Amino acid sequence: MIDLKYLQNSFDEASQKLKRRGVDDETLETLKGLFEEMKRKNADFEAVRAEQNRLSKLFGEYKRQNRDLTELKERVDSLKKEAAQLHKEAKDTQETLNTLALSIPNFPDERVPYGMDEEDNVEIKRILEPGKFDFPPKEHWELAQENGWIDFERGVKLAKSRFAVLRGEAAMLQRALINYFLDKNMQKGFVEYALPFMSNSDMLKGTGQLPKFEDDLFKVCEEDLYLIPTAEVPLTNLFHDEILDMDELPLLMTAYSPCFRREAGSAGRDTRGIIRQHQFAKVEMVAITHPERSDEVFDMMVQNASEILEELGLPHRLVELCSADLGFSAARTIDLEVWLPGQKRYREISSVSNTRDFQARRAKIRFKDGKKNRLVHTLNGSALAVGRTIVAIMENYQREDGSIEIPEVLEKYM
RNA sequence: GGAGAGAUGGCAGAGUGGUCGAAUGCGGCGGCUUCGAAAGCCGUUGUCUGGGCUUCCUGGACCGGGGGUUCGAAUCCCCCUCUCUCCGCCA
Repeated sequence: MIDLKYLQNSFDEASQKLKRRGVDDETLETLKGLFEEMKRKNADFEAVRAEQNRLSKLFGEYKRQNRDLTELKERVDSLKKEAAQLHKEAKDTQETLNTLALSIPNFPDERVPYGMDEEDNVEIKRILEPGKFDFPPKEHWELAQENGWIDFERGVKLAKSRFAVLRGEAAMLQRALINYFLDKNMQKGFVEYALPFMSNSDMLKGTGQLPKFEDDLFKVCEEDLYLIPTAEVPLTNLFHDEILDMDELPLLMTAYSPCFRREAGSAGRDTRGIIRQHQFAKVEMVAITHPERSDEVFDMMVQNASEILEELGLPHRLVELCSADLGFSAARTIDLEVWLPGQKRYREISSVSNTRDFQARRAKIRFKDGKKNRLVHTLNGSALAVGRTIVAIMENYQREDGSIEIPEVLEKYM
C-alpha cells in the first residue's frame, strides 16, 4: 500500500509518479479526498467520544455520592447516540478508502524508465554469447519428445491443460537444480526455509496478490486458503505483523516451492511446452532490509541470479523494466532473460524486485529504530525458476542427435 | 470426525462491571555497584492513530475476530476463527 500521508502532502509529485503506471488523476483525487474525509470524521467522532467517556466516569462518582443521575444519563445517552452515528460514518469512509488504497500500485523508483509496454524495457547488459549451432536448434518440446523427458498428454490427463509430467533424467534434473540453487543462495547468506504451500488471505493481502488479483490464484474450496503463486508470499509474511530488532536486519531467506498460477489472462500464450504452466518449481530469494540498505541488497540479488546462470553456462541479459511493465507491488524490477536458441529469443527466467515499504506497510513488518517503529523494505527474486531453467538447458545444451548434455556444475548433483 | 479446555502485553500469568492499557514474574533497556562481569538494588519498558507551544503534553482505538447488553465491558450474552488435551482415523 502506498503512503497516504505522502499522497496528501505531496499530491502533485505523487500523482506524477503514479500516472506513469496508468493510475489516473481522478482516482488519486478521490483517494486523497477520502483520506482527508476519513481524518475529519475520525476527529469528529473522537471529540464526542471523549466527552462521553468523561461523563461516564462522572457517572460512577455521582452514584457513589448518591447524587441524582437522571440529567447525567440523558446527556450521556444523547452523546452516545451521536457518537455511534459518527463512528459508523468514519468507519464506512475508512472502508471505502481502504478498498481503493489497496488497489493502487506502488510508486516507481526514480530510476525506472518511462514506457508504454514491455517494448520500452531497457537492456542493461548481456552475459555470455549465445552458442553457435552447426544444425538448426530445436525447441524444447521437440527435444522433450525425443528424449522422453516430458509427458504432456499424461499431465493433462492427470490434471488439465498446462500441467506436465517430468520423467527420468528431466525429473532428476529438476531435483538437481533445486539443490544447486539452494546451495548457491545459502553461500550468499540466505537461510533456507521449508514452507506451507498454501497461504491464507491475510498473507496474500500482505504481499499484494489480494484483493486485486484473486483470479490469478487457485483457491481451496471451503477454506480461507490459496495455493501459493510464489514462495515470496510465505517467505515475506514470515514476519507479518512483527517488529524486528534493527540488528537482525537484513533477513535473507530462500526456499524452494512449487508455484501455482491460474494464468487467467494468458489463454493461448505459450501453449506448447512448459514455459507457462499452472504449476512450476521455483527457488525464491526474499530479503527484509533496513530502508537505506535495500538498494545494495537488490544489486546483490540480481548479481546472484546472474552468477548462477553464468555458472550453468546459460547466455542471458539483464533488463530494467519500464514503468508500464512493473508488477503491482514493485518499485523497481530487473528481469533476467535467458537465451533460448530454439525459440531464438530471450525469455524471462528470473525477476528481482524491490517493493520498498509497499509490502511492509500492508504486512505491517517493522523494525525498532531507537524508540520509533519504522517500516522495513522487502525484496524478492527468483534464483531461479526451475522449469524454465530446464527449458534453457535443453535448448542450449542440445546436440545434433537430439540428446542433451548436462551442465558441468550439475554433475555432482545428478 | 466425537468430547472437553482455552485465546490477555516479547514470553509466562493475574484480572468476573467503573479508579484497568491492564498486577506480578521473566526478558529487554537505562542507572548504581565493580578493574570488568555475575549477583543485588533503583528506574524504565505494548501497538495503531489524531491534535498541540513536538526530546514533552494531550485525545481516540486496541485484552483472538465480529455483533449485542450497559451511563460504563478484558470482565456479561450471541456468532465465528484458531489453539491445546483425550478418543477415533491416518502419511
